[in-house]
Amino acid sequence: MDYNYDKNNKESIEQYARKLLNKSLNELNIYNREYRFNNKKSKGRLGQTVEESYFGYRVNSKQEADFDEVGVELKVCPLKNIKKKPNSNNIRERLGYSAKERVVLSIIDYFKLNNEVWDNNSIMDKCEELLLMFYMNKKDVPTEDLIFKIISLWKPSQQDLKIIESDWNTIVSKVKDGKAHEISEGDTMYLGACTKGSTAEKSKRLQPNSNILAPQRAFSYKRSYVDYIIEDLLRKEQYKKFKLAKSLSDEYMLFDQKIYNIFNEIVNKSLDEIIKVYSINRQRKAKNFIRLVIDDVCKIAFGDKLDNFEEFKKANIEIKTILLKPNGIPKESMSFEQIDYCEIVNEEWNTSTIRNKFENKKHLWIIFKSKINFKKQSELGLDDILLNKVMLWNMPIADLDNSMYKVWIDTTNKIKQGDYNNFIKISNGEIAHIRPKGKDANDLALTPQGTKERKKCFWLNSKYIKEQIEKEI
DNA sequence: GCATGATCATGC
DNA sequence: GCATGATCATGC
Repeated sequence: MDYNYDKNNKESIEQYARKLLNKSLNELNIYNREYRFNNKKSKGRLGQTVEESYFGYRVNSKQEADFDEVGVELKVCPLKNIKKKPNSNNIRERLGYSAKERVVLSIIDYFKLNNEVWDNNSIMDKCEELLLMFYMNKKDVPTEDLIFKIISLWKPSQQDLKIIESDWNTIVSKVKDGKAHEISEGDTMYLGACTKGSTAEKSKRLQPNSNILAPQRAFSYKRSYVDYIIEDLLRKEQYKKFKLAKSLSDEYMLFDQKIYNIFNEIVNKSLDEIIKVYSINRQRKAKNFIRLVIDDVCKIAFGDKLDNFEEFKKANIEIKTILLKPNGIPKESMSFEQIDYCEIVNEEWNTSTIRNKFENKKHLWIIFKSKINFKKQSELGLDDILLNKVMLWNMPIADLDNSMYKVWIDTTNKIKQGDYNNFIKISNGEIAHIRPKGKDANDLALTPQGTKERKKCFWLNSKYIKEQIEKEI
C-alpha cells in the first residue's frame, strides 16, 4: 500500500484517512508495514503509528501543522462507550459514544503567548482545522486492533470561534498579569489550558511576568466540547449517508428527456465519430470499452456519470450498453451481479434479491449495432459500430413472475442440494440462464454447504433482449 | 453459429 | 482487493 494521498489537497487527505473507517490498522495491514523512520517507540503509539506508518511522515512537535501545506493538524483521539440512550435526540448518546479525553492541541509557551494577540495567535494558526480520527478505546486490546469510528476534517464554527477567542483571552490575561501559576481549566468554556507533564511539580517552568514557577500547560478542547464535536461529526456523517446527488432534471426539462436529447444527437453516428465529437481519449483495451466511452460522453454532456445523478439513484436506473449484430440480435447475453449462494437459499421469491432487482429497477439501454458480421468485437473498426437506439426498459411483471421465477426456484433448489453444475442454460428456453462470472475458473465463492464453488450470476438471454428491444416502438 | 465456460481492464 | 460490466475462446 502506498501513502496514496495528495498532501496539497485537504479532501484527498481526508478521503485517504477515511479508508480506516470502521477498520483497525491491522485490517489494512498498516501495522506490519515497515516503519518508515527508526524512531524509538514512545507513548501515544496509535497516533504515532498513524502519522508514520499510515501517512508516512515523521512525528514532530514542530510549530507548523502536520499537513502544513493545507494547514490541517492531525489528531487521533479515543472514544469510550457510555450507556446507550436509544430515545435521545443526540446521535452520540444513542450510539453510546463519548470522548475519553480532551483533545490536546499544543503546549503553551508562556513567553511567546505573552506577546501574542488573537488575530495572529499561533494556536489557531496551527490548529484551526483538524483532521480528527476517533477510535473506540478498548482495554487490553492492542493499539493495532483498535477500530476507527469517526474520521473527518473539522473546524470550529464562527460562533464557537467567538467563545474560543474569549477563552484564549482569559488564559492570555492571566499570563500577562503574571498569574500563569493560577490558570485553571475551569476558567474557560471550550478552549482549556490543561496541565501537561508527568507531574505538575516536575513540569514547572518560568513565566514572563512573575518569578513564580507555573505548571506546564497545553491548549486543549475540553472533554465536554469534544463531545459536542463528536455529535456534530456524527450528524454530518448521517447527512452524507442520505445526501442526494445532484439532480439532472432542471426547470425546463425532465432528466429522461435530457438524456434522449443528448443521445438523439449522436444516434446513427459511429463510435469513431462519437469519440471525435466529444474529444474522448480512451484506449480500446477493456472489455467494457463501449460502456466506458458512454460514461465519458455523459461526463462531458451532463457533468458526471449518469448513475451519480439523483434521479438514477431514486428511480434505481442501471445503465447497460448492448451491441447488436447486423441481424438485430445482441452479440452477448447480459450479465448481472454474482449470486450470493449463502444468501439466496434463505430468500423467498417475493422478497428475493433478484425479484427486487427486476421489479424495482429500470435499465437505460444504450444500443449499438454493427454494420458487419463479426466473431469478436475487437475485429470491428470503431466506424463499424453505430449508435442505434436509447431506451428505458423494465422487465414486464409477467416475465418476472413466470420465466424468471422458474430460473430462480430451480437455481435455489439446486444450490440447496449442493448441485452447482446443472443450472438452467440458455437452451432451456427461459428468459434467463445461469453462467460463470469471475476473475477466472479459480475465483470461488462460499456455499451454504461450506464448500467453495465458482462464482456465477444471472444472465438475460440475448434472444429475450432482442424481443424486448423490438417490442418498443 | 450458437451455447457455455473463461477471462480482463477498470473503478470504487 | 474485488465486484462490475462486459467480451473472448472454444467445442460441438
